[in-house]
Amino acid sequence: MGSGRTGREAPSIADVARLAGVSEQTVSRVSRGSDKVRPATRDQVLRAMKQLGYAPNRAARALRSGSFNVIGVLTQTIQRTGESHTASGVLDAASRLGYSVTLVQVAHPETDAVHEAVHQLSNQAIDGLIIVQSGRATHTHLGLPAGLPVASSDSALVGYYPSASADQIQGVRDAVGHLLALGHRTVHHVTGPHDSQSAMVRMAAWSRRLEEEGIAAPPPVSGGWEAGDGYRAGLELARDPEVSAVFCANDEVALGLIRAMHESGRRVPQDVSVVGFDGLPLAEYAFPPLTTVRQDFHRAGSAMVDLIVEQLEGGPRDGSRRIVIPTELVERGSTAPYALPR
Amino acid sequence: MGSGRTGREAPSIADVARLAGVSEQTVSRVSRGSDKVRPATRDQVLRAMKQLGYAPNRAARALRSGSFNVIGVLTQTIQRTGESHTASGVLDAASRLGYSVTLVQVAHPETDAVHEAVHQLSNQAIDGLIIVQSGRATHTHLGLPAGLPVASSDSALVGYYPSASADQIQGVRDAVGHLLALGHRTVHHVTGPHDSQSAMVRMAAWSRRLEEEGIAAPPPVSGGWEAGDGYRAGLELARDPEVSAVFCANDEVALGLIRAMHESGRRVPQDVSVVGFDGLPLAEYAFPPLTTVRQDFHRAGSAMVDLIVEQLEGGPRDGSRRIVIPTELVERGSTAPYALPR
DNA sequence: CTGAAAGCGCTTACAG
DNA sequence: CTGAAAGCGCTTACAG
Repeated sequence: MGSGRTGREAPSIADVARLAGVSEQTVSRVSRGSDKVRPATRDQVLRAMKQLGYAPNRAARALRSGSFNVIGVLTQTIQRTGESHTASGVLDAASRLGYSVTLVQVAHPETDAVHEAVHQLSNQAIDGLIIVQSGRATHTHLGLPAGLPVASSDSALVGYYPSASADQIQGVRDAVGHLLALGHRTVHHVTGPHDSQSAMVRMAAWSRRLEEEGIAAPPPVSGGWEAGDGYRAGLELARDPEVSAVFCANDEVALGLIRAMHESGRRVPQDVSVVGFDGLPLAEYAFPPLTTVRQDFHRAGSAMVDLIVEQLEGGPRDGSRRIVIPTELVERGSTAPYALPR
Repeated sequence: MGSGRTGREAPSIADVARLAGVSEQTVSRVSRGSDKVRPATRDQVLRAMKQLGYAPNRAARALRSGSFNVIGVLTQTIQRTGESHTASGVLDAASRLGYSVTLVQVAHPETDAVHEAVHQLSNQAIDGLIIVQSGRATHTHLGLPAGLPVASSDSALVGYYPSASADQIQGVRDAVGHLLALGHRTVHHVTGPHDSQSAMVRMAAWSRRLEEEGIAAPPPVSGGWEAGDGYRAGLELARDPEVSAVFCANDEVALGLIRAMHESGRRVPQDVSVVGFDGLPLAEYAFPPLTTVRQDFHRAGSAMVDLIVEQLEGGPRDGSRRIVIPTELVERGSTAPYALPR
């Protein structure tokens, strides 16, 4: 597989040592930026490095030291907003700390596929693993090597590994509470996919919040994560004149639902109020601008890097270590006070 | 930086050799899946590997063989649709071919930042580099090591390295042609950012297409890549009753512009037809559904992996090697025949 | 088809 | 503060 790079031979630590007139040992010390090296010696070495264009061979370093300075990231599809924004946070934080990031995408992470991907990743090639989304793969499917630092933002894995994720329950409570405060008698819900733990958490929080108010939750409408799912659900809900407020599993669904409402002649927000979840940048420019619960994916990503580093330094490795990131209700034009059906 | 992984010692090739009763050499052969090994011997080795949970140490392999089986990917922000979809294509193709992917994000890739990122990446840590977006960094800023296989999808780099990217010019021609065919007397344009080569290509193709028809291009409106840019441009264009058709630099801009039109009391598509570019999934569920030019980012990503492999096998390394990916005009509800201003 | 020897470029103890 | 020696786990010629 590939014949390697042709062209100039990379200078080695020996070349630098020779040019600087010191031992390889000393070059190594300077290269790691550590320890006590006499300033004059250090300058000499630095100059030699620069002149030769020296850069340490990462393979050799990893082989010897046992640490790669690489963090692995497991996603389901980087194409999805939440995952790409989270990955972006991982990337930024990792690079700030001098880690490289190896990204893996496993579209259908049921069993074997994830297992193999993780196995491949963890072959002494990463110092820690961040699981952004593990799909249907559970804790046991993953079969992670013992001793590998792990951090996760997938709801299904919270409790098994250190985690950093949005306070979804509070977010949902805010969304439903907002609609109730506007005078709506009840709030309908379009769910995410049934095999998503996160979708289930949102659904449960929605019905619980209604029950606290003494309202029996209406039957939820099955959706998904995509606009098309929201559109189909919207066509269905538009037929029921009693529907005045809908909380959607995410923004894409909300946007699809709004279009279905428009097409069905139900005005948003005059006839139907709609709230999304996630806080997509585009949602602000929807028509009408979407009221939603913003979650800070980027921050979750960088927090997971911190969790990995924490473990590398001897910190806790179990699921009790949780970073919960607050969500924010963003009130925009898609919600309005309840008005009697026309 | 990190004390390495604690816990079980990973089995080495020597452990497998001992258990299987063969030489390390033979284990290596089986592990690489290559060469001639007697089936019985292979089975024995495979069984020992499985029993021990052996996986080759990638650092050692890389150090010895000089090839990492890693492809580096340079992006500006993985949060953006085009970049994340392209990265997804890279990831899928790379994993199919047994390569890992190291992703780097350089938000402001003017000069030093990219240079350093690339330098860090290319320290014998990657077998090839894929440049999805290099921002304002030019060919010379990058300072890539000679001999490193490179592939790019950034318009600013096409011609310098082997490239895979959408046929933007044809896409723009189709978009403008579509509006003209609907009877519009002219087509206005909201541009992307001025420092984007790709935005400039789209603008040039738009004005050229109009000129072919003997129409003098109206002054373009400065935009960006985001919905907010389109919104501001839309507010401006809505004031001019002569504006009946707008081609936007991308879908986000088009969506923002449509909202501005709605708010200004100009109906889309009855009063103003709008066309976007890219083919975001969400655009299909906009109100009205957005007519756009779809480009296949995922395919560009996987094509770039092919270009890297091609170079690793001795293929061409210069900018004359180009893979041009066709675009597709998707006609939806945001465009309609020209009607005289009300 | 299989094996014994050398070495990839570093870092890790261990001296001084 | 600096250096000489050993070895991380593989693969690459070279034999047989």
